[in-house]
Amino acid sequence: MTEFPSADMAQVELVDVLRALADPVRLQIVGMLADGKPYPKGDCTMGLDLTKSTASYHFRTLRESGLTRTIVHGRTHDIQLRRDELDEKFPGLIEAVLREK
Amino acid sequence: MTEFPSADMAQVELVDVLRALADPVRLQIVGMLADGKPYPKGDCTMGLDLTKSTASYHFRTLRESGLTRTIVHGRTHDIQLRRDELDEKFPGLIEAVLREK
DNA sequence: CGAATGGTTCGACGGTTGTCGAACTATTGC
DNA sequence: GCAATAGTTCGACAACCGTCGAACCATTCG
Repeated sequence: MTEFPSADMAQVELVDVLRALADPVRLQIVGMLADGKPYPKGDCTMGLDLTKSTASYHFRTLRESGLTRTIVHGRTHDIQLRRDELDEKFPGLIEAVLREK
Repeated sequence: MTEFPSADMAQVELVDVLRALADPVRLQIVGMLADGKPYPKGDCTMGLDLTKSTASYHFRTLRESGLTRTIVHGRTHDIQLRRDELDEKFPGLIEAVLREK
């Protein structure tokens, strides 16, 4: 079984989180994950006109930056905003970014 | 006299602000401007190992993104974080970004 | 005026980013 | 086992980014 290791939050850098957020597609995806619950990746890209490979690239970017975690569920993957950990490390940041919607 | 027009805050996009913040040099500069007071550009890049042209590039990026305004003072330029306007448009964002220091 | 100071602009450059299609992996269900 | 489904990985590509030096512009000051 393939693994999708989450980034170690202790060494996540603000500038990298900001870079991950600084893209229209990823910002949109993060917006869909606002409530902190896990969603199938397929659902997250509905309405966004992306190829599978491009979507996969953005999911990887989000995960590696520390913004999301991936939960493998059979052949579908759920993705979840790491809300609690992010709020602890960067208080107010996610809330401020999500307010815009 | 050369002009340095500030971006129209009404049409500043969150994603562009995030992009401007998503660079170590610019994040550092913004950190120095935290109190919202104007500072000479020269002071902002002290300690950062940058050429004049690179510094100028980052200042332009910050200004065009809407993060800063430039005030020409003789042959020196003061730069100022547009704190109030940013707080109104993106509540909590700047505070969250600056907390990290 | 002429020299020094503080910045900008331009062109070039290498590295990174976002996108794609094609091939591949893994899991489900018939 | 086999086909379908959900997603990843790889290589290629164009566009963009951050950096630099050189030339330039504007202002102060002797």
